[in-house]
Amino acid sequence: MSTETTSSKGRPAQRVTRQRLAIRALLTDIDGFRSAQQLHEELREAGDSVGLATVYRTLQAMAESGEVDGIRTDDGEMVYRQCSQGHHHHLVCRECGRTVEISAKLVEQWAQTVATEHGFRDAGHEIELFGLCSDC
Amino acid sequence: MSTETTSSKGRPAQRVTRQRLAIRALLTDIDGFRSAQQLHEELREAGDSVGLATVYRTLQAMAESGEVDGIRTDDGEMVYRQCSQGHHHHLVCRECGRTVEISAKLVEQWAQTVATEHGFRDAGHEIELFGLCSDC
DNA sequence: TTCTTTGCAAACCTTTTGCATATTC
DNA sequence: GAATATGCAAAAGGTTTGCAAAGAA
Repeated sequence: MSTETTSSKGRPAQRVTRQRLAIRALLTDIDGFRSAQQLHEELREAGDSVGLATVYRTLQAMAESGEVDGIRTDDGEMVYRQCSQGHHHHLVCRECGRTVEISAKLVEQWAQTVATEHGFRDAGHEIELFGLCSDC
Repeated sequence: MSTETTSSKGRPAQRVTRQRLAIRALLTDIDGFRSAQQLHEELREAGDSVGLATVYRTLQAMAESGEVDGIRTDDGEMVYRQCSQGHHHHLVCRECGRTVEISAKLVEQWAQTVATEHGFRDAGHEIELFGLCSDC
């Protein structure tokens, strides 16, 4: 047996670095979605500068591990935010960007069923709702 | 009164060119979604070459006028297809890209309801299902 | 000491734009 | 002939990658 700290998923262990802590802390503080570039900028302003490439790599890793939630905006930019955890979707205001987190058991099941009916396995889905919120 | 051919929407009239006809014809022939780059390549192979920039510009115009349907893939690329019309969603194989068109009255309603419940109006949504198809 | 992470700059890719030329109306 | 469309090449963005140096375990 070994003494190494390897995740059960076989991925290499992630090391705790100033940069990762800074990114995680920032994401915890803020509410909405942020792009890698925005985070990079906000970190710089906060005097806790992190290389842009590192921000990208970290965000990717965090998204893969499920620690953050990444979606792609209309103009093709990836934006992330810390997810409360668990699987959920968003209702986003087209105007002001306000987002409401929604759970959707109904739709989850529907997605599974549809996929299975068509012979697809290992089904996943992407669902985002848009609209104009009451303030806009 | 004037004799000009201006659309009722006030946009400048679109001229009929070989390039536009070629793109439209190609989109009519094929089934799935294609990126601007793919179309550009397929046109070139068919000996009906069209400049890449023109493909981009044309697809944009067609999408705006509602003649084609454009969605953004997971990796941020825009893909288009002639829309059969009507609203629908897709079940896409993660491996081979095979797509099945699905209708989803259930989910449509759900989306409306959820949006309304949260005070959002003018609701729309984006729903894509993924999985591994039976061949993969 | 070993293996991972960082930073920087260069590379990538898709998409957009400027401008002279060609085309449609 | 006037206005729009095309092509090309260059510019823009956002994102990724190679590599040497720094840092965690």
